[in-house]
Amino acid sequence: MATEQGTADELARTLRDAILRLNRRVRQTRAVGELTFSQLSALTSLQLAGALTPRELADVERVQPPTMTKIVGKLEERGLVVRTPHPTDGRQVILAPTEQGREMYAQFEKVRNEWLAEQLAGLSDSERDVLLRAAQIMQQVARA
Amino acid sequence: MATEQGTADELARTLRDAILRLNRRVRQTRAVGELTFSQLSALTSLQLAGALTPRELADVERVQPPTMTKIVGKLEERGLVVRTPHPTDGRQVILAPTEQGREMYAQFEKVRNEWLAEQLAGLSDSERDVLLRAAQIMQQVARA
DNA sequence: CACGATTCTTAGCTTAGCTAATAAGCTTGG
DNA sequence: CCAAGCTTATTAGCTAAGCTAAGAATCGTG
Repeated sequence: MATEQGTADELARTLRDAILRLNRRVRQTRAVGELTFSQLSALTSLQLAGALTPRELADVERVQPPTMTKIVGKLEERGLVVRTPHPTDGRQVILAPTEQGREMYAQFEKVRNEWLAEQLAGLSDSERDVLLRAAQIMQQVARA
Repeated sequence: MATEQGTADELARTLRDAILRLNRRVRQTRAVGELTFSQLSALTSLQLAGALTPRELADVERVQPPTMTKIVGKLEERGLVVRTPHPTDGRQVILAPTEQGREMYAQFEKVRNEWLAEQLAGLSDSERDVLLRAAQIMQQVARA
C-alpha cells in the first residue's frame, strides 16, 4: 500500500539512523580491558543456553562461523569459555562458559550496562515502555 | 528509585541486544559495491547540512576526527564528495557532496533501505508507531 | 567403502573505530 | 609583532568485527 510503504520507508531511514548512532554511542562506553559488545553478547548467549556448538552460537548471534571462531578465541584466551570435544560427533565442539566466565560475566555485564541504564532511568515511564516494546519488535525483525 | 533503576537495567540489556542484532542484520543486506552504513550516514549528514568541515561532520556522526578522515576518503575516491579549502581559515577544509554524490545518494539510499522497509511494511500501524517513537528517543539518548 | 555433506578452523581481506603524533595555521599576551 | 600555545586535519599504527574462500577432519549413506 502506498501509504504504508511511504511510512515504512521513512521509518526505515529514521530507525537505521537511530540504531547506528545509539550503537556507536554505547560502544564508546567500553573501558579498556572490558569485553567488547560482541564478546559479551556471545558470552550471554552461552550463559543462557548453558552450552552450544560454534555453529549454533553463530546462528544465534547472526554471524558467520569464522567470525564466531574469532570471538570465541578471545573469550577462550581469557579463560571465560572452554572448548570440549563433542561426545559422539568428532567434528563438533562444545562451547561452555567456565566458572570464571560466569563470575566475570555478571560484573562486566553490569559495568557495560551502566551508562545506558543511567540514561534510561532519566526517561519517563511511558518512554521506557515505548523502548521496551520497540526492542522486542526489533529483535523479531532482526530474526527475519 | 529502586523500581525505575531495576526496570532501566533490564531495559538497557534488552535494548542493547536489540540494536546489536538489528544492526548486524541490516548491515548484512549490503550488496558489494554499495556504500557502507557509515559512508551513507556521513553522506546523508553532508546532504542535509549542505557542507561541513571534517570536525563538524565527525561531531554530528559521533566519531573521532581520524575516523571521519577515512570515511570521507572513501567517499572522495568515488567522487561523491569534494574537499575545498576554507576561505578564511587555512587549517580547515570544506566538505560537500558533488553532483554525482547527490545523484548516487538517492539511489543507494533507496536500495539500502529496501530490506528494512519491507520488514516494517509487514508490521501493524501501531507497531510502526512504537518504532518511530522509540527511534526518536534513541536518537536523543545517543546525543547525550 | 567411497563419495558427498557437515563442521570447524585458517588465511586473507575490508571496514570501523580508537589513540598518539605531526604539520600547518590561527590567536593572543607580553 | 612575534613566540607560545591552541585548533584543525591528517598520518601512522593498532584492535576488533565482519566477510568469503579454502582446507582438514569427520560423519553418514548409497
